[in-house]
Amino acid sequence: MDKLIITEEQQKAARYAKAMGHPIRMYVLELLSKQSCCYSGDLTEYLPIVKSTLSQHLKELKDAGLIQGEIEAPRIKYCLNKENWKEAQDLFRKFLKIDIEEPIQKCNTI
Amino acid sequence: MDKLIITEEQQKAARYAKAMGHPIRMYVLELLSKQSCCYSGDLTEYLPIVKSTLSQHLKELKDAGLIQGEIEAPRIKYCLNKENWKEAQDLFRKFLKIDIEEPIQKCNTI
DNA sequence: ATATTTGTTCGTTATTTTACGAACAACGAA
DNA sequence: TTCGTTGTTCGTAAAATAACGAACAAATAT
Repeated sequence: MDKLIITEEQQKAARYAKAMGHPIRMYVLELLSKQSCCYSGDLTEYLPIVKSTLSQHLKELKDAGLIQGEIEAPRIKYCLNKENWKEAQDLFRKFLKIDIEEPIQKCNTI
Repeated sequence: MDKLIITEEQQKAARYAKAMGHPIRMYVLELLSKQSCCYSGDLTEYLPIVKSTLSQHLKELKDAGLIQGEIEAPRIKYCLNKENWKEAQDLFRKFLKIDIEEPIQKCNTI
C-alpha cells in the first residue's frame, strides 16, 4: 500500500498555521489585519519581549510569507503580504467552513 | 509604560494554530471535518509515519482540545471536539475577516 | 565627524518538537 | 488460556523554537 502524499494545500495551510502558532505572532498579525502597517519599535513598547526576540518573530512571519518589511529609514515598516495573506485566508476559509451537522453522540471520551 | 497583555483570545487562537501547524495534524483535522470520525489504525495505512508518531500527533490534537477519542475496542474512534472546534472556527473567522470585507486603510502607526 | 536611533545578527541556553523502535497494556478471537 | 490486534508509553536522538544580552550595521541627527 502506497503511503498517502499530503496535499500541497495541507502543507501550505500547516505552514501558515505554524507561523500563527505563537501569541506574539498572532498579536502582530491581528494588528496588521486591522491597521495595515506598524513599526517594529512601536511593538516593543507594548510587547513583553526584547527587540531581538521580536525581530526573530517578525523574521518567522516574513519567512512564512505572511508579512513584509519596507525600509523607511531609520525604521522598518511592516505590513501584511497581501497576496499570501489572501492565500492563507482562502485556505483557512475552506478548511474551517465545512460544517458538521451531525447530532452529538454519546462518547466515552478519553 | 506597562507592557501589553496579549488577550485571552489571541492566546487561544495561537494554541489552536500551533496544533494545526503540522501537515499530519492538518490532514487529520481536515479529514475529521469532512467525515466525522476515523480510526487511528486506518490513518497509519495512508500516512508516512509509524503508529507511535501518529499517536503523538493525535495526543497533541487532543491536548489542544480539537479532537477526542472514543474507545470502540479494540480500536479507538477519533472525532472532532465539536465545542472547541466551533470555538476555533469562530476565532479564526474573526481573525481572518472571512465575513467582513473592509476597505484598505491608509497607513498608521500604532 | 561623532553620537544616537533602529533593527538585525550572533552566541548562548533551555525547552519543545518530531521521529523512530521497543516494550507494554487492553481486549477480542481461537 | 494463549495469541494476535490495536494503540499508548518509554527511551532516545536530532532538530527546531524561544528567549536573552551583546555586538553590529545603517541611517539620521548633532
